[in-house]
Amino acid sequence: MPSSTVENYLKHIYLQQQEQDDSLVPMGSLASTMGVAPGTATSMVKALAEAGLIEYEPRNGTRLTDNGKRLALNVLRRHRLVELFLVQILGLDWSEVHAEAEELEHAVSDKVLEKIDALLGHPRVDPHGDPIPSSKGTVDQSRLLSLASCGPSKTMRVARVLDQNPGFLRFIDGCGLTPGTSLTVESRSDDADTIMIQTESGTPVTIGSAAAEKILVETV
Amino acid sequence: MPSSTVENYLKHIYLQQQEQDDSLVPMGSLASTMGVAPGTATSMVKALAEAGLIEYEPRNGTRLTDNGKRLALNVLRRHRLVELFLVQILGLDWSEVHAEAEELEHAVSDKVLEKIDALLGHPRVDPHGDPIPSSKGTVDQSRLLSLASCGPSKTMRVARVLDQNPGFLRFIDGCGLTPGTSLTVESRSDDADTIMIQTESGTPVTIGSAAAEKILVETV
DNA sequence: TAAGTAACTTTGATTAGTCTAAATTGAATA
DNA sequence: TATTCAATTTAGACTAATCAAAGTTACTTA
Repeated sequence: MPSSTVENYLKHIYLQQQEQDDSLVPMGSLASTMGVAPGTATSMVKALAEAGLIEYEPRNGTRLTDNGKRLALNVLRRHRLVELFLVQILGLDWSEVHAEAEELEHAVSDKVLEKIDALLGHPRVDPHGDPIPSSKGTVDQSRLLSLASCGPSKTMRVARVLDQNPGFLRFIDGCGLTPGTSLTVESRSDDADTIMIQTESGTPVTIGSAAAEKILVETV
Repeated sequence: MPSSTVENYLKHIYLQQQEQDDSLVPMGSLASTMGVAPGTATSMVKALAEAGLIEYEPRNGTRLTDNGKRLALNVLRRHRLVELFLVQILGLDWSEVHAEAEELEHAVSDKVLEKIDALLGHPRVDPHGDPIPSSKGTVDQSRLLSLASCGPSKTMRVARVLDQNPGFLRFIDGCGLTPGTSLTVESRSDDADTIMIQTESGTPVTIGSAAAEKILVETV
């Protein structure tokens, strides 16, 4: 049974690999997302490579092996099912559940997880729109656009929010931009670096491009 | 934040203290319920005493301080609420939930726990009839009798089962002796060391005194 | 009361995960 | 090309939790 620490390293390597188009994850960025000193990451990565969970190219970085990926996806499945469970069954706010799931993901057994999965009706995505890997280790890879890259006048639906920061999530909630909501890009101002949106409820909202970058939409 | 290990030591010291009428818990029996070598228990107990969570009398044993007891009851509250939650909300069998809760009790936050408590309607006992400590750290101390000490012909209700062993719990379930069920002691045979019971459903059941010892009942 | 023994403590070692600080490397710059 | 510097690795140390095995204690039990 891998320790929580091992599970966390694998999960973070997976997530960074995804962001970086499957290239090697640099040691420095792994150390910083793990919140450890660089040397700690190096020694942990050596141990994980020893265990066959990752490949390690000294001074270049690391990537998951198939075994490591399987484990990482399993952790992510637990994390995301727990998040949705906390929102839907226990009624926690979506801004809180990421932090709670960071602990719980290491404590839920397969048996409990499958009960949760069934209770939720075998959901495809968590409350942030992140896809829930299957128990076989496959993930839906839907093609979503960033709101920052959307031309005006098209009607879109919010599908995923990439930032789990509670403050940002509460902001998104406040604007009525939670996943599932329809919206129309009204206009953009490259000089002001802003995008003006009309939400479902009719409220106009203006957000900066950095925020828009973190909101993924799909065409309706 | 105390580690899972610390929480487990405190919990076990509390439980043994209860069984032993608040006397000092011997190091040997602590080591054996914790499943560690005797020396391990000694050094851990020294550290916990250092931290003001227990009192330690070398060669005599240990007992909780008020601080330690507060923490132990908090762990037990988490454990028992989680157990009931697993049975009532997720539909796990009562024979499985003790083991599951051993992990989850260290991962649920206060926030999640209070949601669970509310969802369950602020229950007083877990699926085995063990009382759930309040968030203030108080426990119902109901006066229950062991089935082994019951005279014949009285109608009683099963209130609590003291053994968490999955096999025993499945046996109890199979006999229809789960907490809440009414029963009547038909007769006893001291020579055969058995007690004959009539359950609610009318089925007669014969159990040995060691098993009866672990079933607590209340008068109806 | 002296011996034997069971319970307990001490000692020294191990493992996982971490840190700080020094050494190394390699790529960009002057 | 030689230098600089940021990223990385190495080295050495620390903490929590554990073990095995040797050393103490103190309670029977003769």
